[in-house]
Amino acid sequence: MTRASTRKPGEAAGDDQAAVPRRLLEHATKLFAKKGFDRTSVQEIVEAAGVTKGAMYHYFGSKDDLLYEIYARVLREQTRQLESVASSSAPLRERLAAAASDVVVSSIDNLDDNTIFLQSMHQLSPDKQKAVRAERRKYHERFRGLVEEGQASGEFRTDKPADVVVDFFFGSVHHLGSWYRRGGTLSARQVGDHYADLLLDALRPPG
Amino acid sequence: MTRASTRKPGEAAGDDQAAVPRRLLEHATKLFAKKGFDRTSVQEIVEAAGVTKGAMYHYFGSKDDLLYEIYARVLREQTRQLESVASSSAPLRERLAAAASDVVVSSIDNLDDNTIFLQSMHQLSPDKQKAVRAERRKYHERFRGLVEEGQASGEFRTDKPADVVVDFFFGSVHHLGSWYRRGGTLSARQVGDHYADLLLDALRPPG
DNA sequence: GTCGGCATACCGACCGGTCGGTGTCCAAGG
DNA sequence: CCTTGGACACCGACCGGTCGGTATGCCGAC
Repeated sequence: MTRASTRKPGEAAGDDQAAVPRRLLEHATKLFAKKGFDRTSVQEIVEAAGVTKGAMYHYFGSKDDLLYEIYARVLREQTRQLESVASSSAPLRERLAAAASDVVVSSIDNLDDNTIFLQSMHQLSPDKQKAVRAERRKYHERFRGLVEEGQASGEFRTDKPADVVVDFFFGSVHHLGSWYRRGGTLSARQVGDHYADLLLDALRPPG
Repeated sequence: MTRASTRKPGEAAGDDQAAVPRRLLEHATKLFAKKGFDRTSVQEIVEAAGVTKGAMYHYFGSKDDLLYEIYARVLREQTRQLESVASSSAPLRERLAAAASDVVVSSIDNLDDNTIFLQSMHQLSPDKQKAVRAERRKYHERFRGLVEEGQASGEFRTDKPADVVVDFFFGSVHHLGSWYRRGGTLSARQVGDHYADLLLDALRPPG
């Protein structure tokens, strides 16, 4: 009985004592990414997290909720990051390059969330799906703003619609999970810089 | 409730005489794209196709088989198309641009297959998944060959690994389904040409 | 008469979600 | 100090329903 009774759900040192909701989200993320949302039963998730179904339904309203929370967390973090980079005082090209490279790095750091986003988004309930899409859209619009800024100033080509360029780029980003492997020759940052270079160079005014 | 005639069950007008396997694949494709593989029951598929489960399991070994056939058909077609464009006698830049634009157009023409590919690939049985991946890989390698050809001749920049560029581009292509809408302002060919331009310009040697 | 081409009825497995119960902690009352 | 009560965190057996797959029967063609 040396178990110190950390009553409050706060972060303790041991991973065993991590808050139950956190553990659930963590293992759910891994399982969803590996097997897909529908193929992962609630039973599997709670077993992986070392709790029971009762615990899970105590903290989450449904299996959908679990998925939604995973999305919401990632979106919040990426939006925060973009906002901080985009509104700095650096020159535009640097801001865009940083934003592009950063989103690649963060996508690689959380490849699981990325995979889930791709494969399981449409399995959310329609209203939650709508909420996610709205948030995602805001993110894209912020990014597009940078491109448009460069088009207005003459730094970037104007013969390609900004939204096409943005969708072009984020398609690549979302698909990192289907080819990037951690043991490979390229670090996350290297890939990020490559991608940023490709984007910036594709935006050069035609010569 | 005995069906008097061996004929159609009400509607299914037009291609009523289309072969049963074809009808099954056709409707399965639509349903898989709309609701996802796991969320689509065999019952729904056979009802949409106007047949019964007995018929389906007469022609296909499993639900997985249906999905696999859909993949195989698309892959065969895309590979054939790429091969024909890539091996023509046109200048390299034109061949790459045509290949890039064509794959965009064909992806848009068959947005359903594209969506399925993205969302349901990992739900195939491991061996079938392996077969699909191998075929896909051959396709990418052929495309990469074009990029490497241009790098060797000095037409393209050499500071970006060819496989990174190829993954960059196909990420964008695979994600067309998540934003392209048919009623929009851009035709499939216009998007294809935009994408091809972006790729070619990103490949220009720096300077 | 038997064989391909289906239809129909049905099975066993499994899954998301529920619900009555249990242990623990804390605050208040005695 | 001890008791009490009840809020909170969690347990786990259970249920209604669905799904992929199968067993078997029917029917027209050869």
